[in-house]
Amino acid sequence: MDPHLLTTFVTVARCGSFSAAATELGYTQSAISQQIAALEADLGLPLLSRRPVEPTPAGRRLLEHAEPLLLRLRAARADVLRTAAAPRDRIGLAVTPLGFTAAVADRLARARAARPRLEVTVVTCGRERVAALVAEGEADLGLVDGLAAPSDPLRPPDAGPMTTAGVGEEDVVVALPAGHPLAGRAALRLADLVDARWLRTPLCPLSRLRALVGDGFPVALEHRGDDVRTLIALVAAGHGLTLLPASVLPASVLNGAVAGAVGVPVSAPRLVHRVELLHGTLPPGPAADLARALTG
Amino acid sequence: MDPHLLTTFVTVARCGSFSAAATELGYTQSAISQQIAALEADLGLPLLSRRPVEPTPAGRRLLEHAEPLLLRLRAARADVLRTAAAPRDRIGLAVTPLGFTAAVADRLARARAARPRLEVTVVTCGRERVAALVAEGEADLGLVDGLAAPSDPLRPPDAGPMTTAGVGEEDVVVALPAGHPLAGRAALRLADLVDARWLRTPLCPLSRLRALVGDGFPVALEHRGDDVRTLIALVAAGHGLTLLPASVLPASVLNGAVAGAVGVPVSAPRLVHRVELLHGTLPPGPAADLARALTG
DNA sequence: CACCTGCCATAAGGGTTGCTGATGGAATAG
DNA sequence: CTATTCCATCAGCAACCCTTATGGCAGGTG
Repeated sequence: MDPHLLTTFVTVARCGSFSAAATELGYTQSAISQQIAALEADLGLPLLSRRPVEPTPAGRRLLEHAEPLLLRLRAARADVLRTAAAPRDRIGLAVTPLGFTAAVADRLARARAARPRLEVTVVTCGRERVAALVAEGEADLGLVDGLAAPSDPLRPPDAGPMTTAGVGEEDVVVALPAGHPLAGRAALRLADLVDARWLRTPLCPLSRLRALVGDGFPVALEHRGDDVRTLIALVAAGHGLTLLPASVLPASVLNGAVAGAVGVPVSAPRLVHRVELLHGTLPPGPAADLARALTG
Repeated sequence: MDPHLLTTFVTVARCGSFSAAATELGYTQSAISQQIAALEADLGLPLLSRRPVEPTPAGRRLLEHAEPLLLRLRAARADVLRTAAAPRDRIGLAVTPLGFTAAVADRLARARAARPRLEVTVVTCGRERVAALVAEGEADLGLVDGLAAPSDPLRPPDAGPMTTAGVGEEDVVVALPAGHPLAGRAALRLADLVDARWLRTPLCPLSRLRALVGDGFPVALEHRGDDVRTLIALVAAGHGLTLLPASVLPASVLNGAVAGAVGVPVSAPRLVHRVELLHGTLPPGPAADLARALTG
C-alpha cells in the first residue's frame, strides 16, 4: 500500500490504460505494469481487469479509499511545511460561487486597504475542491456555502484536520420564472414544491435538499458549472426551479423580476443559506487577520 | 512521506528514543536513525530534537496527521481485503459502554438464536477506538453513543468512509446524589446546573455538553475508565454530577435511588442520548443481518 | 486468412535504496 | 574521571525498482 503504487493505480484506472498512465507519470509502460502487479501481489487480489483495463470490484473499493488518502497525505505535507514557511504578503482564497458574498468581498477589500502590498488570489470551484485546496495549502482560506437548518453547521467535505467557522447565514428563496403561477406569493412551503421539476445544479445540490426536506424534487434538467446567471436564465426560461440565497435573487414582492426570474421566500421548513470558513492552522499574518475579520 | 517512515516516526516519538523504537520495530538503531534523517531531509525540516528525543513544533504537527493517516491506510487495506473474504460465522462488535443498550443486546440474542453456530465477540472501548476497530475491519459493527439534539446525528470520529445509522434515542437524566436538594424535582433545566460541579468522564464528555449547551460545567473530579457503576458511585458520594441515559438511571420520581444516586429528567435544552451504528460495506451475512435488525 | 498494430506481461541488466554491523562523539550518571 | 548510554556516520552488501528488449494476445485490415 505504498502511496507511490496508489497514485499509479488511480492514474491507470482514470486513463483506462497502462501505457497512457506511463506517459502521464513519466515512466515506461513496463514500470507501470510492474507497479500494478506489485500492488495486486501485496493485496493478494486482482485490482484491474485487462483488455479492457477496468477496475475489478476490489479495485473500485480501493479507488474510493485512494483518492482521499492521497489528498490527506499531500495535506499533511503542506501543513507541516507551513510551520516553517516565511509569512508572505500573499493570500489565496478558494470559494464556492455562492460562498463569496458581498460581505466577504467587503471584508476582503478592507484587508487590502490595511495592507496595500497584499496580493490576493481568488479561485472559484466546487465544495470538494475548496476543501482540497485548503488542505493542500494551495489556498489559505476556503469558503463553502450550503443549505442548513438555522445555526446548524454544514458538513464540509473532509480533507483532514481543519478548522471550520460560520461566516454568515441568510434567507433562502425559491427561484421561479416571472410568469409562474406561484411567482406572486409572499412565501412558499417547500412541501408544496416537491413534485415540481427542479434543476440539478452544483449551486444547489438536490441531494442536500432531499436530506433536509425529504424525497421528491424530480430533476428537470442538469446544469454543470459555476455561473449563477446561467442558472437564473434557466429558471427564467422555465427549465426548472432551484433555491438561491435571498441576496442573489431578492424577494420578488419587493424587487420584481431579476432577468426574468423572481425569488419567493421559503416559509417552511425553516432553511438558511449558510457560508462557512475553512482553514488549517494559520500563522499570524494577513490570512489569519482576514479569518478573524470574517468570523469575528 | 512514505508510510513506512511515518510509522517509524510516530514510534520514535512515542518511545522518546531511537533505540527503543528500533527494538520495537525489529530494526537496528542505525536504520531508525537513517529513516528519521530521510524523513527530515524529505520535508526539509527537523522533526525531532535529540537528547532528549522530542518532537519539534513541525514534528508535533506531523504527528497529528500521521496517526489518522496510518489508520486510514490500514482501513483501506482491510476494506479491500474484505471484498474477497469468505463469509464467516463470526461477528465482532465494538461498542462504547453506554452504546450497548438492552435493545441492542436483545437483537443480538435474536441473531444468535437464528444462527446457533454464530460466534460473537463484543469489545467495549472508547469512541475513537470503536471507529478505528471498525475501519480496520477488526470489528464488523460498531456502536457509539453520545448526546445530541433530538434526531440530530452524532459526529462519530472520522476513520474513513463508513456508514452511520441511528439505532435509538432515549431521554437524558442528570445523575444526582440521593440527598441532593434538587433530587426530588420532576425535571431540571441544564442552565440551572452550569455552575454545579461535574465529573469529567469519558461516559459523558463535558466538551460535548459545552458545545451543545454553552460554557460552564466546571470539573470536580476526573474519572477514567468504562465502568458505569463506578460513575454512579462517584455521583452518589457527591463527587460531582453527570448525565446518563434514562434507562441506566430511571427517573427518581418513579423508581427512587439506584445505588445512592437518582436521575432527574432534563427538561431544557431538549437533549437525547443517541446510539449510532458504524460499519463499512458489509457483505451479505450475519453482520449485515444484525445491522439491518438494529436500524430497521 | 495472413498480417499488422496496439497493448500488456515478462526477462535481464544496472543504478539506487536501505538495511546491518562497526565505529565515533556527545551527554549523563556514578 | 570513567563508564555508560545514546545517536550519527561509514562501509558493505542485498534488495528493490526502473529501463531496455522481447514475447504473447486481441482486434482491425487488406
